[in-house]
Amino acid sequence: MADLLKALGEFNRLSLVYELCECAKPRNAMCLCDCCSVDSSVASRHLKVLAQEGVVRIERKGRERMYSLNRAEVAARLRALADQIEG
Amino acid sequence: MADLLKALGEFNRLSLVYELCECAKPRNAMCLCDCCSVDSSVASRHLKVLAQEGVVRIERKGRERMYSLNRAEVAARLRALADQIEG
DNA sequence: GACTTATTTGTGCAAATGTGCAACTATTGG
DNA sequence: CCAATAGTTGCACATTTGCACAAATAAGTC
Repeated sequence: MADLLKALGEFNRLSLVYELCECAKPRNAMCLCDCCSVDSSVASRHLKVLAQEGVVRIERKGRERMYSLNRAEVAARLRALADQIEG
Repeated sequence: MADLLKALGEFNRLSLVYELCECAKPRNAMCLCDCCSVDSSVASRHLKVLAQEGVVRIERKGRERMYSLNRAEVAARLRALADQIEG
């Protein structure tokens, strides 16, 4: 759980998540890269971290990689923590 | 929000939160220090971070400081994020 | 195959972070 | 006042982290 929170607890990574929140369809890395003003290599690494924690899902589409949010799963994990904390 | 997640996204800090989850009554720092096996100074710093993010509340009791979890507030913030992510 | 585009990876660096120890500051109790 | 206890802070150190740039990989297009 700490790893998930750490993944979400970085400003640019959370920005990527918020950006994906607004997208009904998967987005490629170049598009996502624009929302946080960092190099594409940096966005790539951030997205990799998010993928490792199951926050985003990657779908290969030719030479592009389309990212989308694992909405239900992430929401469920956050709610589980909230429930545990509320006791 | 990123700051809250960052505060929770560190192993020992999350351990402190879990420990406080189990406590019906406020606990002092020495007691909490035992749950994660670190120096008392480290626990002090972690608790300070958690307090700054509103995760825990401090109550002075003589020479001790009693910590308790802001259960409702933290749970609400996590659920708000979950709602936003689920869209 | 050569070229273009999208993305990842290697590298180096500066800043942030977690840690333990020792010294310091309360605050209580004798 | 003095000793003991609880907690904080300064310091040094090791590790991690985020970043940019350049090079490498991958895949479509001509």
